[in-house]
Amino acid sequence: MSSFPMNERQTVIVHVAVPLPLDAPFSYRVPAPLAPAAAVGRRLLVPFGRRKVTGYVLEVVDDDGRELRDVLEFLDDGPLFTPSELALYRWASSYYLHPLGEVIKAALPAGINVQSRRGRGLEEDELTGGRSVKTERVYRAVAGVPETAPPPGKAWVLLAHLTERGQESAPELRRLFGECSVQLRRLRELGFVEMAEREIYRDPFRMETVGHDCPLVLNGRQTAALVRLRTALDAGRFTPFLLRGVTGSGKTEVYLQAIAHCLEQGRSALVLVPEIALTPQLVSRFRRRFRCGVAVLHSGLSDGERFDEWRRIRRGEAAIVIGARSAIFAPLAELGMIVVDEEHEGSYKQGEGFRYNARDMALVRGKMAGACVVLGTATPQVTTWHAVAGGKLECLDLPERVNGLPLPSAEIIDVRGARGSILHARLAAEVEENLARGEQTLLFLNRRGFSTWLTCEECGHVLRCPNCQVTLTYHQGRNRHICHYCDYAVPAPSLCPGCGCGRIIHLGLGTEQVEAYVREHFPHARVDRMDRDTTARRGGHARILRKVAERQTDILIGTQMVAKGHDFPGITLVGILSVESTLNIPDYRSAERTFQLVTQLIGRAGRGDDPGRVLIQSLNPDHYALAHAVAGDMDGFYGAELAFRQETGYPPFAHLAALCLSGTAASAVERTSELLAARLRELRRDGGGRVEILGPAPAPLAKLRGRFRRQILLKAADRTTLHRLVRRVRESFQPPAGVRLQVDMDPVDLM
DNA sequence: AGCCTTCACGCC
DNA sequence: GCGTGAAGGCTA
Repeated sequence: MSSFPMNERQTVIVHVAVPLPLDAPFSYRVPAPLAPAAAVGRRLLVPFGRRKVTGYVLEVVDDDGRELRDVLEFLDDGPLFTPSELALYRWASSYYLHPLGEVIKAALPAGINVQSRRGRGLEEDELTGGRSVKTERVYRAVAGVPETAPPPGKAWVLLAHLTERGQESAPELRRLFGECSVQLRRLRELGFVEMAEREIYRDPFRMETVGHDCPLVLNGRQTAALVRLRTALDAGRFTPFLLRGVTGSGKTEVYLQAIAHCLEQGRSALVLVPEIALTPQLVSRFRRRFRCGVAVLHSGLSDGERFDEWRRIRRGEAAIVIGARSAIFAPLAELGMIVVDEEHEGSYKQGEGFRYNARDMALVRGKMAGACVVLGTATPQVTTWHAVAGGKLECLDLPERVNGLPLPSAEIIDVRGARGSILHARLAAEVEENLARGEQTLLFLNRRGFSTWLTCEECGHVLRCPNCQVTLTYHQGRNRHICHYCDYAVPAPSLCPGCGCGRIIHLGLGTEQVEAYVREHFPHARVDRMDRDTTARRGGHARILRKVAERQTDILIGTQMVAKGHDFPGITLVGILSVESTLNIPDYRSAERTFQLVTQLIGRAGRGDDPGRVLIQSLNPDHYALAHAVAGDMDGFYGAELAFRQETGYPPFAHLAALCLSGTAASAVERTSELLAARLRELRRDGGGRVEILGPAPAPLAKLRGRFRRQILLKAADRTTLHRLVRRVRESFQPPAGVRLQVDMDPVDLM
């Protein structure tokens, strides 16, 4: 820290993080005229080799006369982050082993960063041309009558409107009168109207919020949870909770009332949701409940909208932020409470670039801010449950549904030996019966499209993505074969592309095919489908949900999407068509995921006083994840799963890290992974200790989105050892040009 | 020779 | 990440 306030003539030195894959900060001299602007959190422009790059001030220190290059310019009006936010960035950078500059860049709203422009001779405007304040044009009628008469026609209508209203914005005029810039320009030239620029916020939620939502009366368990949260908030210390509540147990109301208490204390609140695009109801409920500003941050916003929401938060105009994972960096001051809703969701993890987990960071940020952190879910992660058992988290239970209904009955249908039928006779009969009673059915399959792959019965040719090497999924609606990783698509062939014969067959069931099957077998039913293909357009979710709510849909077919967050109040029968597609994903958490999915789907059933039924078609009817989910036996499942994890050495009994290599040249990635593995073994030998090195596997390289990838998985009993090894390898191993090394700490996705 | 691609290096 | 400059290879 330097001495403030400083003499204006004095120069200072700033330590700067640049958003590049470099670990060390760089120092620059701030020339005297710029010195007053030097402060932690400021964005600036510095010379970097032959380039100019943006950087972030980490520290301001006294000039010690070292030979340094000069800062070129400070950007923005003031700092973009506070020292306490910097502390969070530093923690993330060191924990996730990712360069600080890139962490800061990821934490700040997209669009404010101006990346380097090549070479010399660049214009000043170019550099400051990043996303900034948005303005709109406002037209105003000029008082007093100019000498000429106003032009007739559209211009006259515009002038009359402006005279009546006093002033109007350009977009509004365009909305009312159509394209009218020519006329406006003419009116300005003639002196009838004048124009001004006005600073505006882009409003990401156009939906008007009507009415006011009042706190609901809580049941006994909700009250107990709320009382506990209030006590913790009053204590003003970091306190982490698991709020475990079955679907429909009223978790949201507990959040709302706890947050109300937090706001009364003058503190702010952050609510993380797995995918905000899917939860507009939640946002509107918050907006109706709280009159203070509610800001929204998620990837669906344009850069400009996001920047505006970020500025509102920074200026203290919004005390509540609802957002997806990146909102963990929302610039809220005086943070009192962080809610992580559906904490078990995998989407809290960022899987590319700066690989962080917002659910984990919520605990860290909460600790730094002295806030309460509430992890809410019906089906906690196994690791979360283990933390509860170890006394690290306090568990608040909401075991009852608000409506008092018992949970639906669930049953497994053994489909072994009944290959080929999409709906087992048993399930088909139940659907028929449910239709006859005028009740609604949900059929779940975790795979969109018509069929997963196309093959030739003559030559065995299979259609694959040239970028990703995965099979192309056939989409009947578009009559194309599409890659689900990179969206590569080819028109559906009628003859085998390998041998030209006509004997091509579709294998692997998808929701489109289920829909076709259901329409054929239940011709009188009103059928709808909800997956990424039918909800791609804006408002797609709402349309399907409304039809279900208004009982215009008898049978809804859906993917993952239907299990997450949405309420389907009328569904009395749920059919899970092939639980194997989740159970057999090559990931050590597949059993956990299956248990969570089935439990969540069971929670979706029931209407009025009918608790509903759930039928699960399975080839593994005795699997423990299914058995415990069907029995509603949480403790049984967690017990079994923890035993399995302990036996196999997976979290929470071991820590994992993956070193991910990627590049466009297969041979370079291959060679680098061998070198990296050798270096790892070397490091482990001299003092690394008990870290298990898995890989590189002698398998073909995985190829995704045109990049070849390989990862080396590391397992260790304690995190410190693992961290030390990864840190050392990253310091001493420079991947060759064209290959990128990224670290993925702890919650690892196996490929 | 001239020109192009490949690769190790360093950036305050 | 990206610009640099040295090294090797191909055409004339």
